[in-house]
Amino acid sequence: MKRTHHCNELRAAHEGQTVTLAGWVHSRRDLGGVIFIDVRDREGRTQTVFDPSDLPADLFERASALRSECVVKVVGKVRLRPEGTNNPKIPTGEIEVAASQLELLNAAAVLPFPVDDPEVAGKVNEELRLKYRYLDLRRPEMARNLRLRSKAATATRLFMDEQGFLEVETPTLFKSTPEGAREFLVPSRLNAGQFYALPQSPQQFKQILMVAGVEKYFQLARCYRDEDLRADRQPEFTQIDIEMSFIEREDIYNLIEGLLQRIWKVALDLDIPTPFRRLSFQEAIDRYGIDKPDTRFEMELVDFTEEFRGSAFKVFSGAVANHGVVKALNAKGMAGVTQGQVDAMTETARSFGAKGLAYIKVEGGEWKSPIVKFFSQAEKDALSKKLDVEEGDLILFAAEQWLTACEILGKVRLFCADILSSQGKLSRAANRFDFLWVVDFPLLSFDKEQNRWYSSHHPFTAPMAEDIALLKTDPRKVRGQHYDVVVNGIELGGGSIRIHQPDVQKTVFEEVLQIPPEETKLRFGYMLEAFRYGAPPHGGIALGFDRLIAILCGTPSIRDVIAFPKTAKGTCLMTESPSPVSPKQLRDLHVELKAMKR
RNA sequence: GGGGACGUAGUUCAGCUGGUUAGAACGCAUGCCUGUCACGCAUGAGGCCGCGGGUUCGAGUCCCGUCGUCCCCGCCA
Repeated sequence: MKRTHHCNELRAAHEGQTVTLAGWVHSRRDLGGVIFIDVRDREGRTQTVFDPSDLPADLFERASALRSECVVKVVGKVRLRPEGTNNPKIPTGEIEVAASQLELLNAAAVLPFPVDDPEVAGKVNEELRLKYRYLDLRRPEMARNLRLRSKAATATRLFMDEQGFLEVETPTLFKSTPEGAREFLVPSRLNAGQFYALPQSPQQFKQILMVAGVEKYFQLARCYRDEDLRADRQPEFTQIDIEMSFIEREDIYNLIEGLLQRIWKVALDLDIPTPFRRLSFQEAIDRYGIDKPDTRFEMELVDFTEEFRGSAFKVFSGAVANHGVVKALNAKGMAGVTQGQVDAMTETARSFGAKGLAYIKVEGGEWKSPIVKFFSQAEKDALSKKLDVEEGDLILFAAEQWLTACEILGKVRLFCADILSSQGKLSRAANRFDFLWVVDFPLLSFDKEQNRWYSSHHPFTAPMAEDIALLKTDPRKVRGQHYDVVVNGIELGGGSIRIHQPDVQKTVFEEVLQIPPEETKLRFGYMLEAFRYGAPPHGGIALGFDRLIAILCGTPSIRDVIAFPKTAKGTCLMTESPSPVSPKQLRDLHVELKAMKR
């Protein structure tokens, strides 16, 4: 080994020992007579001292020539720092290493951006950080993220093993299944004109593994989706993918609660309470206006449909007459809202098809609003009571069809929470994690444009047993055995109990989703075939691993927890991929390029 | 596919209503400095103002286009 200790290891107890450290020159303080070099490695940093009075001249010369991020090996004796020169900011701050030997393992050119100062480095343009990712990852903040990710992955594997799961790898060269997300295609050299697709998830393989009798499967699976990127979406990402046989929904809830509890304990030393609360889809929408509610704060949606059924304010009573609802929320302490903020909220409402956004500011003991003059005393009393209206409040309304009204106010609720947070009027503590299950999703949604039903989750999701009969008569009412796990308003993952009866699956494909039998056979034939030979009842879930790590690390972007992420246009700035390929490569793959627009 | 923000020194930014030689801090180079840890002090180098076009006597600044990064909508069964 080139070193005896790492750079976060030496303490007062090591005094007098001769040690060898290796690492990067984190910072150098040349006082003319004496030089301090902080040597940094993965674990931390240690101050080394070069004192000319007991060093050969050439060694001192070489020490003074060192610059930031040179790689060095330093041999020296550990000693306590002189009285009053301890550095309480670092764990090795009580000691220093009096250097007697110095070896420059590798010089470093002047850096494109600083890695030693978290203040500055944290603000550096992300473009530059991605281009020089290896420098970015040297920063302690990024190194910590990588370490946390590794810990969480290991905790997952240990836990799943303890629970009797087998980690099984599935192919990444898969078959194109033109459902759902757009796929990345891989041309086959050996089969001219044919293509593999990279899997959006191992969904079908994991169900087949249940037919194969694996019973308990898991995998940290790489998945690929050729869709537009976001802060929380990359074209390749990792899922904790799980499938189990002979289970019910409760078994999944139990398992995942245990897994998340373990991960949070190992990664953050936090004990998260279980079981998680359960919220039906209906209730989530009704109270929070979204199927992944942030329940760290209240500001719930309140229904006023009955109160305004006969209102003189036609916008409200008209909406009710049209089978809609009137909902409101109270943004406490937001009466001082700016016109710009109101405009932004109104724009949100409009994007959902609303004509506008009604509101009341409660200021100076008055209800300030263009609509309040239409309200009866009874209506005002009802608002006051059910919304607990006080001085300084802002009341916002939506009068639309139920789902639309709820979704509008759901967006407005989050918008208001952000504003109140920035004003310090609402706290969402960094170490608070509100986990919950959202359940009883509708199995199907209706596509107005294509005039057909499609699966809310995926076509293998089992209907609730008591709703199977409704499949052919009233599809809208069929609830799926689907569940999402949500934390702090972020969808962490979701899954379902699957259909294991071939006849029910056939009904869903052919009669509900209206997929022609020959197409079903082409796409899912092997799966339906497999299910004929004794498929156990089964179900599973997938958790977004990158998102999970981002939550643990407290960062909004999963790029911060992926070693080498892609930009919003799906490129890698370090390797400059994607890139053109040679004509020969294309010929081998039987691929011809169309002339590119110039 | 659509909307928005940004692009000036190696880095982070300032640059007013279009007007002389484009500034600051940090970094870098050189020198001084024996207890610093954001070391200090002095001197200095460093700019295709993303790129292309236009308006103008004159453009970092205004207009159009384009490229890149980020955020959002659509999309993500």
